[in-house]
Amino acid sequence: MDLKPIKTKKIYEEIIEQIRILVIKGELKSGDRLPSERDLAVRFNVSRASVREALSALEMMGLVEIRSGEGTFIKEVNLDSVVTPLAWVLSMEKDILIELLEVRKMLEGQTVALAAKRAAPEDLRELADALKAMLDDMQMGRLGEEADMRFHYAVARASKNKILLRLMNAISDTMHQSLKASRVRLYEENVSPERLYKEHVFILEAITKQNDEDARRYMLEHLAGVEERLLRYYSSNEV
Amino acid sequence: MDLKPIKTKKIYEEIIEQIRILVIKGELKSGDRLPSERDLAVRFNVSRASVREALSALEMMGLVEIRSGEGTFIKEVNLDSVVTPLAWVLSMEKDILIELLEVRKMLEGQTVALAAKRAAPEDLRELADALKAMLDDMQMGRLGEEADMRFHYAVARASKNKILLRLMNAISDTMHQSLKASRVRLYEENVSPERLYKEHVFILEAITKQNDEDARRYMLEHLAGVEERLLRYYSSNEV
DNA sequence: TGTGCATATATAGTAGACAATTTTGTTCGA
DNA sequence: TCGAACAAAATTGTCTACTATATATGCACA
Repeated sequence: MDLKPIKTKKIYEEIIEQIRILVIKGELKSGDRLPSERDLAVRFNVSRASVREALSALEMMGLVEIRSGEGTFIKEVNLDSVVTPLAWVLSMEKDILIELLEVRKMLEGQTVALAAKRAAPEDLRELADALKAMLDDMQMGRLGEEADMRFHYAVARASKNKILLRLMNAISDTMHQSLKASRVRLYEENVSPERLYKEHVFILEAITKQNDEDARRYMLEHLAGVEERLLRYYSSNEV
Repeated sequence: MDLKPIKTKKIYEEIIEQIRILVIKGELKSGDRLPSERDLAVRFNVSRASVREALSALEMMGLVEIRSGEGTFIKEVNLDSVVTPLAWVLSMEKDILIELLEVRKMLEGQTVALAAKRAAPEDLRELADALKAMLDDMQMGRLGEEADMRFHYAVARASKNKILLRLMNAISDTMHQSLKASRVRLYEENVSPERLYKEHVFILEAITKQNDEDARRYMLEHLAGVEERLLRYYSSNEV
């Protein structure tokens, strides 16, 4: 026999489902304000506590924003709502850095190839801006970590694939968090900022020329360098 | 001036953070039972309603399981806890099928190559089992959709990369949901089950021979077929 | 014209009660 | 001794009613 366990649905789960359906059906768009907690409680014929349980869950999932004294608003279903929980959960696991980088190589190598074929002028501009920021950082003696992330983010956006953009963000966000948690400093030691900068320049040039094969190759070379440093760090520190 | 907006942290968020830290520090392992809601309320010096808001959010995120009359238990941080919210959010968007398939091609093509290099005997067995189920379905005149998913899942697992496994699941889960929502029936029409079956056989053979290049090629050919059907469906139905 | 205050409305959080559910203990009969 | 039935305890599920705090807005007043 194939008997499934019976689970009585909790009220807050049903409220969540109903609100979700309203969003899917388009009756609630991002930015819209939900009725007040008391209103909802009356309309659903439940207590305000149940409504609040549903709303706080929805808020943690990034679907609504609760502004005290104002109301509850539908958030734009954007990157963060998916990225945050992923990074959040993954950060609880150890030894995922290597796996993370493997996935990043797989994804980003092909993403940059797509970007080379699809990048619009404004994408190229954003990439150039990020590169400029990287150069500035370099000359100021800063690490340029942020500009680095900005560049890779711009690449993902140039690919014109929203899901790719999300996944890339999830990956790099998680890597970032994970590196921070394990106190690995990939940027500080043994890295020549000039080399890093040059690698990015090559990538941008390839994208500008719409040469997807070159773009892919340079990106993989760049990530291989990151991997090398990561492995060296691990072996030297016996994590 | 660069003044950041002040946001007061809500009580339930702080409770969540504390529980999360306990999990990270290993003081709470999966399967462990949390103190009762009343206990937690006393220990945190907050009301039970606030504790419940935190717990219901944690439950929706898949981090704990609340069993009424029993207590709250730490769930194993597994695939679903990450996959579900992703699929959940993505399912609210339209016209993501094409993008989804593009990402799937990127990921799964390389995943199967990894699988070819890393598959353990039990992975091969699982793949063969899935294939067998597909054959059975075929001969019974069934669609074999489930066996299909099982095969692709097994491929991801054979890659030995947990994150990849997660992402693959998120993607195929979302595709599945999305197909269902738009009532696209990829399987019913214009598909020769025999051809589908053969494509999978080729993939498994390549994996068994540890030929990653062939595995990748066959997988991409298979997915190209899926894409073709999807595009044909779109053009014929003017979705 | 605005500045400041009162007020209405919203969320944030608390306290306490009772119902529903599950586990556990206990009694009693064969 | 075993087992079924019942009782008790513990826990989550839900509700009501209250206070505190935050925000927007309209109005009086200079």
